[in-house]
Amino acid sequence: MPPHDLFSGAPAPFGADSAPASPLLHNLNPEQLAAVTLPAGHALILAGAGSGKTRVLTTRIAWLLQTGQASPGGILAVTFTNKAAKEMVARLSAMLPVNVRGMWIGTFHGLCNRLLRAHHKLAGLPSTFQILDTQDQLSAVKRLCKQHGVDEERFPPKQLVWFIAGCKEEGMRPQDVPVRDQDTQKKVEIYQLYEQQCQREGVVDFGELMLRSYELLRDNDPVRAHYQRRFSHILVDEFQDTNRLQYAWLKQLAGDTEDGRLATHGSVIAVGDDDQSIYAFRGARVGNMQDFVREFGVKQTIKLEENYRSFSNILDCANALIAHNQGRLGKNLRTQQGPGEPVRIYEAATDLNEAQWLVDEIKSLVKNGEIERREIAVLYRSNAQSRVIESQLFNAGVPYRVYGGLRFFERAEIKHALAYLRLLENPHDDTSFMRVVNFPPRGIGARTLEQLQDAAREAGCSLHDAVSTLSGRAGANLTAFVARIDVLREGTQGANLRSIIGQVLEASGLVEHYRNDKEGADRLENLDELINAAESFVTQEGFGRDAVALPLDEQRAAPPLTQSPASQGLDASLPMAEAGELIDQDTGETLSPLAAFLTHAALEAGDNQAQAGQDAVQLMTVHASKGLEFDCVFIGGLEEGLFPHENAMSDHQGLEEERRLMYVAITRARKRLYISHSQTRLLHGQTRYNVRSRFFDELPEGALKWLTPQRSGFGSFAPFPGAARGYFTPAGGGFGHKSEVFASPPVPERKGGAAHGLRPGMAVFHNKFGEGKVLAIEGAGDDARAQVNFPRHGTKWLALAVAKLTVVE
DNA sequence: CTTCCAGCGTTTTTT
DNA sequence: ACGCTGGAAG
Repeated sequence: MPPHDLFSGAPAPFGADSAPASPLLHNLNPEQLAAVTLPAGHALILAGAGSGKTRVLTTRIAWLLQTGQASPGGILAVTFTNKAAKEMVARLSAMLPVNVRGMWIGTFHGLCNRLLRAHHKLAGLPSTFQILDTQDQLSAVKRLCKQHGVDEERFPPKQLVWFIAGCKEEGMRPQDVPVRDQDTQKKVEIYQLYEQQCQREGVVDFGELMLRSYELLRDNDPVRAHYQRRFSHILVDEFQDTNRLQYAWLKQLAGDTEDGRLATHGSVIAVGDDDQSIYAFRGARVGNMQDFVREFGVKQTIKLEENYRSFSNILDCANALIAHNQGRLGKNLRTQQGPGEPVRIYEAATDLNEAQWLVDEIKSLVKNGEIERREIAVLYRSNAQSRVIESQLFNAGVPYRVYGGLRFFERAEIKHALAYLRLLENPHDDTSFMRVVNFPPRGIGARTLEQLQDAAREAGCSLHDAVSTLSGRAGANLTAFVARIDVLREGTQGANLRSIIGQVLEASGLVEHYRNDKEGADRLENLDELINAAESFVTQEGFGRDAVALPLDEQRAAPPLTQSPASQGLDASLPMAEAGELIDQDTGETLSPLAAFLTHAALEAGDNQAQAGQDAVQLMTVHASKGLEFDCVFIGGLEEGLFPHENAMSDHQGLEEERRLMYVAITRARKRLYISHSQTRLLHGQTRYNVRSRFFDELPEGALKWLTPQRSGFGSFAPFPGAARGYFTPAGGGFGHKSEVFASPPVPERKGGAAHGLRPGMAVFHNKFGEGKVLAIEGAGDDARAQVNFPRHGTKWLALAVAKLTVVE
C-alpha cells in the first residue's frame, strides 16, 4: 500500500470553522450532510448501493475530529473486511492530517484481537496466543476426533466446525447450548473438548476472538467502563451483516443495560442496507437493524437514496426487483443521471453459447475502445459457472482475472512456514506442531506421533513438552525436531523479522525441500514473497521506526476521560496515544514484530490472486462483487435452480436473499448491464434443462432490451439466436468441434434426443398429483428425472422411468 | 515415504 | 465432469 498522504486534504484549522463552512462538507447532498453532522446520539443510516456510504462514514469521523467533538482516541469504527477498514483509513488520511493510528479502525476480529492482546490475562489467554484460521480449526477438530475416538462418519469434522462456529456466533458456550437430542449432546461434548484443547494449546479461532472479547467486556466492569467512556463515537459499517454476537459486543461497548433499557454513553452510528444483506448463511442477522432502533432508542434514521453510480435504467431494474421482497425497511434509489442504455437481456441455447456470446460482446466493446477490460465484470451465482466462461475467454485470448481461490497466507508452503514461526512464539501450539513435525519428511511416522499424542494426553501437556517423556528409538527424531525448534528460538532472539524468517526457512529444511522438488519453483517464489511481505509489514506498521508524526495535538483535543473514580486506575494504565499499538496492559510490553506479523497473517489472508496492473476482465461470484462497481457488468446464468439457487428456493427467506443477491449484482453496474440465461447447462456432468429465472419477470419492461426474441410463455423455443450474425464461428481453438451444436435445434439432445419428449414449461398429468407444469429435466434414459410443480402438491422430482406422466395439450 | 486410486462433494465467504 | 482427500499399496 502506498504511504498515506496526510496533507492532501484541505488545510482547515481545527475546531475553528463553524460546521457548514468546513470544506469537508462541500458537495454533500442534504441527506449525506445530515448524516455527517448528526448531533451526538444513536442513529441508523440506511445507505443504498452507490449512495456514498463510505464517504459519509469517513467525513463524519473527520468532521467530529475537526470540530473538536471527538479526539482520535474516542473513535471506534468497525468493518467486516480489512479492505473496507483500509479504505476508511486511507480516505480519512486524505481528508485530515490526523493520527489514524490513534483511532480504533478495523475489522471486528482485528479490534477483538487488539482487546485480547491488551487484556490477555483477564481474558484467560497467554500473551503468545495464536489465531486459528478455518483450515487450522478443521485440522484441530480432526485431531481431537481421532484422539477421543469420535465416529467421523456420524460426526463429520466439517460439520462439527460449523456447529462450533455457529454456537459461538450465537454467543453460546457449551453449557448454554440447548440439548434436544443425543446427536446434539455429543456435539456439545466435542465442542467442550475442543475448547479445552484450544485453551491448553493457547490458540483461538475466529469465533473465539469475538466471543472471548465479548466476555472480557461483559465480565470486567472496570474494563468495560473504560472502553465505554473512551469510545464516545462508535461507527459500524455494513451493519446488516452483523451476527448476534457482534451486536451484543457492540452493546457492551455502547453502554450498560439497566432495568431492561440500554443506558448508553456517546453515540453509535450504524450504517447498513437491509436490501444488501446476503450473508444470512453465515449468521448475519438483518433483524439487528430493527433491534438496534428499538434497543438504542434511535430517533434518527437517515436514508441515503441518491445514487451516484448508475444510470436510471439500471436503477429502475434494481428498484423494481427488490420491491418484490417483503418486510423491507423501505428505500428507493434515484439518480440525476439520465436513463442511459437499456439493460440487455440475452437467451442462449447452452452455457457454452452463453459464454461465446459474452466473449464476443466483450471483444467488440473493447475493440471499439468503448471500455477498458478492467471495467468489465462477469458475475455469476456459483463458482462452477466460471469454468465455461474462462475457457472461452482463454480461447479468444482475452485477459481475465478470477477472484476467489486460495489466498496468499492460505497456501500450503506459506502455512508450513508460518507453523514454524508460530512454534517459535508458542511451542504449545499443537496444530502447528503436527503440521510441520514431519514436513519436510524427517522420518517421524504416524506410529510415533500416535505414541506422542498418547503421552501428551497422559501428562496433560503439549506435544512439544511430551517429547522428553518419550523414550527409545522412536523418540530420537522427535527429540531432534524439538531441539531444532528450540535452538532456532534461542538463536533468533532479538533478530529482525526478515532474518528470523530467513533462518526459519533454511533451518526448517523447507527451502531445501522445495528446491529438490521439480515442481517446487512456484513454492520457493512464494516463500521469497513471504519475506517480502514481512518486510513491508514491518515498514508499514512502523516497527523499529517512528510512526507518522502527530499534527493533531491530542492533549488539546482529548476529552475528559479520567473523571470516574471507579475506572481511574485503569485509565491511567491505558495510555491514549498508544491506542494503535498492540500493548499488553499488564506488562506494558508491545507485541514483538514476529507476533504482530503472525497475527496479521491470520487476520488478513491476503489478496485473492492479485495480478495487479493487468488490464483484465474481472470474473467473480455475485457475493464477491459486493462493494465493487464497474462500467459494464454481465450477469450470467439467470435460471431457476441456479439463480435463484435451488437450495434457497424452497423457503421464502431463502428466496428473498437470492433476490437481494440479484439486487447487489444489478447495482454493480454504472453504464451498461447485461443479463443472460441459457436453456441448458452442464452441471455435475449432467445436462440440465433450465427455465429462465423468475427474476426476469420482476424487471420493468421499459428498461430492457431483449437481444434474443422473447419467448411467449414456456415451452416454445425461439430459432437459434445469433447464428445468422456469425457469432459462433469456431475460433480455431480447442472448442471448435462443439460447433455442431449450432446447427442442431436450440436444445441439444444427448444421443438422439430425450425419449420422454418432455420439455420445461410443458403441462403434464400425473395419476396421483393431477395436472402440473414441468420446471426442469435432468439426466437421460432410465435416469431421467423431471421437476414438476403441481398446484395442489407442490414441486416434486419424478423419475420418468417410474412416474407415469402424460403430456397435456 | 511416495504414489496411486477410489470415493466424495459440488451456493454463496470473511475473519 | 472434476478436483481434492484419505487410505492402501508399493
